[in-house]
Amino acid sequence: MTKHPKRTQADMIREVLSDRIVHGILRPGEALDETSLAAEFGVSRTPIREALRQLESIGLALSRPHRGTIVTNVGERELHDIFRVMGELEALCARLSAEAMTPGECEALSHLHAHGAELVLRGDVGGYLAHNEQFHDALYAGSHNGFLEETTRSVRRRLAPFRRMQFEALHRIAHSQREHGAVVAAILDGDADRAARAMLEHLSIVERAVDRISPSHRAAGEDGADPLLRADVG
Amino acid sequence: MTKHPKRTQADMIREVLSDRIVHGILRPGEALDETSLAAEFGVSRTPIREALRQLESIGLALSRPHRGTIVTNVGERELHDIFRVMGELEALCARLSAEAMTPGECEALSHLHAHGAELVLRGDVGGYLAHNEQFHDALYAGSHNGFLEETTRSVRRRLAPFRRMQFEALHRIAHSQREHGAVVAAILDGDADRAARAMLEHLSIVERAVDRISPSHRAAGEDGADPLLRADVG
DNA sequence: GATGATTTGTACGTATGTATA
DNA sequence: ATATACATACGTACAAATCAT
Repeated sequence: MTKHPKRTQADMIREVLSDRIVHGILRPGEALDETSLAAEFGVSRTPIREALRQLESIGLALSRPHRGTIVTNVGERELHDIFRVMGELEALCARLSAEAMTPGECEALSHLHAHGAELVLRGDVGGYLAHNEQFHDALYAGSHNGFLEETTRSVRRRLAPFRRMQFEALHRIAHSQREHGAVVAAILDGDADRAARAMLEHLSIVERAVDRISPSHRAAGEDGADPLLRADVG
Repeated sequence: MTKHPKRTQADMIREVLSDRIVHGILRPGEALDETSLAAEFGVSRTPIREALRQLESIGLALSRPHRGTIVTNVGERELHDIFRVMGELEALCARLSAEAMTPGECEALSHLHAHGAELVLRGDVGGYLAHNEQFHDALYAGSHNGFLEETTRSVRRRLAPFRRMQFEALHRIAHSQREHGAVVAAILDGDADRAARAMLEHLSIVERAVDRISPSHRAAGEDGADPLLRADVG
């Protein structure tokens, strides 16, 4: 039997809505109407409300009293602010990874990085996007700091709706892989400062390279690029 | 007319419960029973549930499906993890403050710091505790990064239930003031690296100096030190 | 600026899942 | 292990606030 990790309806609904937001199916600024959602999911408004509160807690939604809930919409200024903080958090992950990774984790990281190289050679952009997530997740875990891991992942997810793959992605992933290489090398050397610097550098390049999705209050009907392809190479 | 900033009952109840947790009236591990709270506040369980979800979103409470909600209780290990992240966030605040503070803010910071010196001379421990909060808040704001400000304040609040004023507080505040001085000097010099290092140093000293409140599943009846005096000098 | 439509906030009752005897 | 008790999760109904006209 399929035993779901999340058991309450609110949890499952939150998961669905979270994915929709992260993948751009629900766009920033878009309204999250309790009644409509209740109808769509075939439940009462109660679990919907719970889910919306949870989304708010992740930073993916914003609700004001008696005014409803909308998908979080941030301007250029705050977007830059968030990038700055995420850079620092990821840099700290890299630093701690350099200090604390076990030999086993180091080897796993090497293999992971090598796999990324293959994907670049094959020009498998989609595969590299998935690999990229794995790579960063490996560093979060490698920090051996559960709170840092959780916090960094949360900020990354919060940033997702506002980043998307740039056009010349094939070109970009080669750069990304090279930057990852600098981080990996520093970690394997146990050079914490260099690892942190390399990661900060990587992230700041990512910020410049990423296409910002302009804040939009338009309805979901708008299509634009295929939402399933929206992602970034960071 | 007293126009409250938060309007819904859930918001007000969250505020009350949040204060109780931060001030140690509700201890880590303690159960937050919906029915009892509903009776105490004279409302139905619905707004209570909303408030508990909001507390969970701040990280002050933890609820598991069908098992109820308790005040967040973290072990030594995770406490250290959170301290590490907070140190880095505050250091970033100091760094950005050194880069971005306006002349007006610099002057205000100087005055604030001078005020702290007076409090130390007078031996006003309680006053210094309040001053300390103001000092750190000033640096959060001085970073001119709204997301960083919000994030750092959130982590600090989350840490509050597990820190308390040490016995030799009078001795400690003198040290704290001196450490603040190093940060202020670096900021006024516009030396971002030095400001960040000084703040990181300050925070790591704070972590060592602070009395950890041992995780407790005991009921609230336990008194211990006066909850209203629980605070830390950081 | 007042009124009506719509949406959120709250109360209360029922069902379901967890823990204890 | 089964059953009982109890707290939470969900559904429904109503009240209150916002916005649109």
